[in-house]
Amino acid sequence: MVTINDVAKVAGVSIATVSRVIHNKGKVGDVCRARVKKIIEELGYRPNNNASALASKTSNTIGVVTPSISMSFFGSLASGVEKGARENNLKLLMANSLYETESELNAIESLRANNCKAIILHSEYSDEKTLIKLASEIPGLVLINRYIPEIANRCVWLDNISGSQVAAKYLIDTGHTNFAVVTSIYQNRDPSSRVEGIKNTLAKNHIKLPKINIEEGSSNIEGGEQAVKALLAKGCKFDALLAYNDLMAIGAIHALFDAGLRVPEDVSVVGFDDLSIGIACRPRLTTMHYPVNEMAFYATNLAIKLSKPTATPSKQTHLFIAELVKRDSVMDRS
Amino acid sequence: MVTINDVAKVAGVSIATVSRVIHNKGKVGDVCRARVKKIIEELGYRPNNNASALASKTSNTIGVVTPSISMSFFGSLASGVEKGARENNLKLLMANSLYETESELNAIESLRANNCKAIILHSEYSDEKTLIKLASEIPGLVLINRYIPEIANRCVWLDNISGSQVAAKYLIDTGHTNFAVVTSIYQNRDPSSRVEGIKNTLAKNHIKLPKINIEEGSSNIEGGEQAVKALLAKGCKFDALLAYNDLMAIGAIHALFDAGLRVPEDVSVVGFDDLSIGIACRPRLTTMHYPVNEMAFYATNLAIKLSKPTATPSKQTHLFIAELVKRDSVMDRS
DNA sequence: GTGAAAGCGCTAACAC
DNA sequence: GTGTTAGCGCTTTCAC
Repeated sequence: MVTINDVAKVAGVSIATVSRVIHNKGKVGDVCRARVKKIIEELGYRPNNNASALASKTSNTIGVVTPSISMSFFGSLASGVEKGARENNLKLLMANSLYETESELNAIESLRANNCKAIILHSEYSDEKTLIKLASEIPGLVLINRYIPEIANRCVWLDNISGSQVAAKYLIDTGHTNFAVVTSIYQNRDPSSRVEGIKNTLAKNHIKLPKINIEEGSSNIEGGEQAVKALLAKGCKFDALLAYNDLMAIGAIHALFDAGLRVPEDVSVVGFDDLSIGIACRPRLTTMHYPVNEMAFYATNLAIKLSKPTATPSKQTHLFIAELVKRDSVMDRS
Repeated sequence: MVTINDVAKVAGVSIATVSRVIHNKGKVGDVCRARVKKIIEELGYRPNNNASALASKTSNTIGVVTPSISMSFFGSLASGVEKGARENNLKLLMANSLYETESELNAIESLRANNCKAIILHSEYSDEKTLIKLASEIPGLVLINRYIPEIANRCVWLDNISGSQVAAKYLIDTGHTNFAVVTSIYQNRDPSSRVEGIKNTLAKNHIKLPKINIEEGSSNIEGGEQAVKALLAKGCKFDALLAYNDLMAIGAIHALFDAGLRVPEDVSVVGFDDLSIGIACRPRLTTMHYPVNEMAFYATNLAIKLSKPTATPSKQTHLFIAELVKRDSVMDRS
């Protein structure tokens, strides 16, 4: 392995000078700089990140922890972070939290041990107190898809309420009158916000949403399928169905067709998230676009900014808005 | 930041002893070990990975480079590597290669700079010579989804030919007689192997595959859609369609329905890869399961094994087989 | 503009 | 069993 010493020796300069040309800072003579550069090239020298992290007490690494990288949503998230990392010349360290409090904490610890300059965290299970403490210890920590008032400026999140309001309003405007909702069995954060947005929009428009027309299930395809089956079994009649997310929406569409109902002719369906899966199903899914990729990219730049000692504390939070993506699962009945 | 020195001081022992208890190796007295452990806990000490990587000349990090982490296939791949990393107590460094030779090389270099113990590489664009050289320099390098004879034991790959043979045979056995194929416009590696498997299986069964019944397109949904449109525009008649991958198969199904043909009643469709998207479409896609996740996990353990100085060179390669997943896009016409 | 030197926190001989 | 010590490759004052 060729080190900075080797370069210095061959170039006939000190390692300090080599370090200066590598980082383009400090004063170095033009000829000297050129020679050192040439020798770095010739020798194929690559700085040792570990050594530089140790010496400078900050690594060129950014960490991201998500529940499970294999899921489409988190893939987009990681991709956004990766882009931000790449543009800032940082390496990306990744850890899965596996939907568990303990492994989530482990994941964070493992990133801290590496002196990550910034950490993007999609935390579902840690409590607010833990996260607030973490934030106070890690300047470059940013939460994505979660809002905690005490650390508002570290939160990059989505307005779920307005998102589901837009979805509901769209169905109202297209002449739907009988609504049903399939939502997640875990009525915390996202699911409850989305249901809330639906409820208040329908109420404002004097449309009833009988409790019996709301069904819960796990937030995946099977969950959506079962929820709609349950709805149908109860004899619910509806021409519009709002799903907690795209996965449930897809499951819902399956169940509807299996029951002999057509989408969108008999029932219109709207999802949420805008996963790529939405253009695979027939009809193509009308949904709310969750700009997770952009948010992750934004969060990364924010985290890098915050990690710098010059960062000024701010009370500003970072809220994104979901946008309606019209495709083929909604029929205009007006 | 609390260091190993702080722990040693408080515990009244030397840093060597602390290091020993951290790594559970070397001889340490029971009482001493217990006390040190307690103090580590109390002080909230976390070893600095960069320092240990520097001192030991090997980091507890494994790297993975894929074209784009946001794609489902690579998400599964990364997930398999992550699992292997976690089980071996390693951190996962990730880099996107963005489908370009240069950035692929950059990604690899950036991982090397971090002294990654092992690297899992999904390389599409680097030439064999480059990869062979890389392999000689990095003991823990393993290629996934690529086979290079000279470094066979570093390759974890899939038998595309047998996979597509199984798919073709299945369609023959279910009474199909008129075949069409939509494949990738880039007829290298995977695409050409898959087409080859189809061709020789059909030939062996005395079934003609007119050249006109093979259409190329980009290997995504749109590509599949356009390819089938082209097929139909040419007046091709077929009751069985083999797609290069699931994405193209989904696009094909869209195009078929849009042209008034039903899947599977009029045309049976078989994909390849078994992406999660396959259960989103209607009909659910019959496809060949590509065990990327398992392969990535396997590759990770292999890479870790190879990275150890005790590793013995081997000529064995690591070939996986695709399995047929029967769902609803094929109709038995026999 | 350039160099010398003191660490960064840890590992791994080696000594006792 | 436990401690001492010499680095690992780099950054960063400080001196010249």
